Amino acid sequence: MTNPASNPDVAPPGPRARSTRSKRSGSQLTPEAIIQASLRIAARGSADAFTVRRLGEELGADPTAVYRHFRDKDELLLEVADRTLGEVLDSIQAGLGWQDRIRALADGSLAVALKYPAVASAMASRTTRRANEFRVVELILGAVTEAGLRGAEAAVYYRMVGDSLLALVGQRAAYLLFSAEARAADESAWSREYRLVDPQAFPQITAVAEELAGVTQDAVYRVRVEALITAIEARVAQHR
Amino acid sequence: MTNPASNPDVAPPGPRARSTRSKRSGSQLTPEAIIQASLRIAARGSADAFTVRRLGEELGADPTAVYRHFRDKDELLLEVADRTLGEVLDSIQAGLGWQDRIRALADGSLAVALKYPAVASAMASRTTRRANEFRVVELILGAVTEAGLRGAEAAVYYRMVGDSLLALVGQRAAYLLFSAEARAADESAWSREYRLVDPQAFPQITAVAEELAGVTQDAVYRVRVEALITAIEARVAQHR
DNA sequence: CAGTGTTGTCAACACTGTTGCGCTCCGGGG
DNA sequence: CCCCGGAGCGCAACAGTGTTGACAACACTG
Repeated sequence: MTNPASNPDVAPPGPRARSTRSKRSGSQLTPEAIIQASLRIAARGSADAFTVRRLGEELGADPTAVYRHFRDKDELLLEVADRTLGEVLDSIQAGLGWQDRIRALADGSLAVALKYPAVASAMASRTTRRANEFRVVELILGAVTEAGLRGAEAAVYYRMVGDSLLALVGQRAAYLLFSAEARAADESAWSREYRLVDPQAFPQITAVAEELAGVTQDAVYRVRVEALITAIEARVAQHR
Repeated sequence: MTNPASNPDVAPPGPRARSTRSKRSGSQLTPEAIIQASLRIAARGSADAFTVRRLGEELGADPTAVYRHFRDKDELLLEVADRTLGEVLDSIQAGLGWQDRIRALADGSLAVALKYPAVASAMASRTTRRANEFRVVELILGAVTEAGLRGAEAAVYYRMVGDSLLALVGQRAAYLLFSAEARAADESAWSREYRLVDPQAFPQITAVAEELAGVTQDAVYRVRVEALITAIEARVAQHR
């Protein structure tokens, strides 16, 4: 009744001659394969990259088959995010002082977040509660402890660093996911509209309109990371 | 395209354009009414509160009627977000030092974000490019200038404060939108799973497991806000 | 060999934002 | 005065999203 063959064959995995036959021998779909496919499509960078149906395409299987291995998309997302956390941890070399460990964590997180923007954006307000997250917690706690904080204070400052880094890289990832025109509108805000503002009502903006246009995301990123370190140092110094 | 009424005129709610009356006699749908309805349903707090269809319900009209007044949902969202920014600004009293102005901005932003979580969560990585946002920029720029930063440095530190506050408040709002079970799983991570971790592999976590469970969101919030102020102070001190 | 549980497929459901068609009704030009 | 052009709105529908239940084919176990 409703149009049959509603799929104009965007990318069907070939005629069904193979479909019934390909079920052979155990399961060709494993949690690991699904996670790897998720990472691949998340690395493509487009905003709508990480959908269940696209995941099915990437796997060459029916999209709903994923639900045989993960309760829902959120559980898969957490697992995938934990893998990306692993990538971050692997990029951090040993033997660094606590400040450089935090810097390395931030740099690695940013790099991975820009590599898998769909994942990083979705995780900006989440915790994975999985293996690699514990390693990150251990890393940050070690840093603040080495800096000189103890007990409850170490716990609070760990959260400050962790939450701030998550938010920071999440923002950058979300920005990357914006459509081209949305990003252009954003750029124009900084580079054009601030120069056209009423000097009477907005003297501060007028005074630095030129410099506002010249601010780069990297400069903001660096200042935000250093702010975390400075906050720890200031708290430690206050103890003496 | 660009609405001429969007120029940064400090327009009180009194619409001088009586010409809107000439459209129709009966009680009609006006942009203002739509924005107010959006604020009402956003204040209900549930995650799926702010949908076009619910907005139609709230207005007692067909959902698609909204599209006669706003190009799409995103444009409406930006307008609504600008209203909430207005609420934040109105909550800041005059005559404060620059540190307290930033604290007041943070406190006001948090309060409003928790009042309209759906809006704050959606705006965590956005800019409105509307009237009230310019006022916020002016406020932060005034603070960092009063602190002693000039030119490009003032611009970068404004972005640091603005982006950080947006992210901070957005995280809190997003947490509020989580389902009850998702939040419970999150709580249990901090309060239970950290005590069950392997002491050999995670000595730092084991050492402060108890304190990790006791960290409150408010404590983290305060530390994060103070970190912004400390970062500015440290940069200023470095200048001498 | 029969039975049982796993795993992929398919159709369908409940949502979301959004668009095109048609109706109604007001305001202004003749 | 009338007509008519257009704006505001309702309705149906479309292309998406995540997710579920029924069914079929396979592997493994008794």
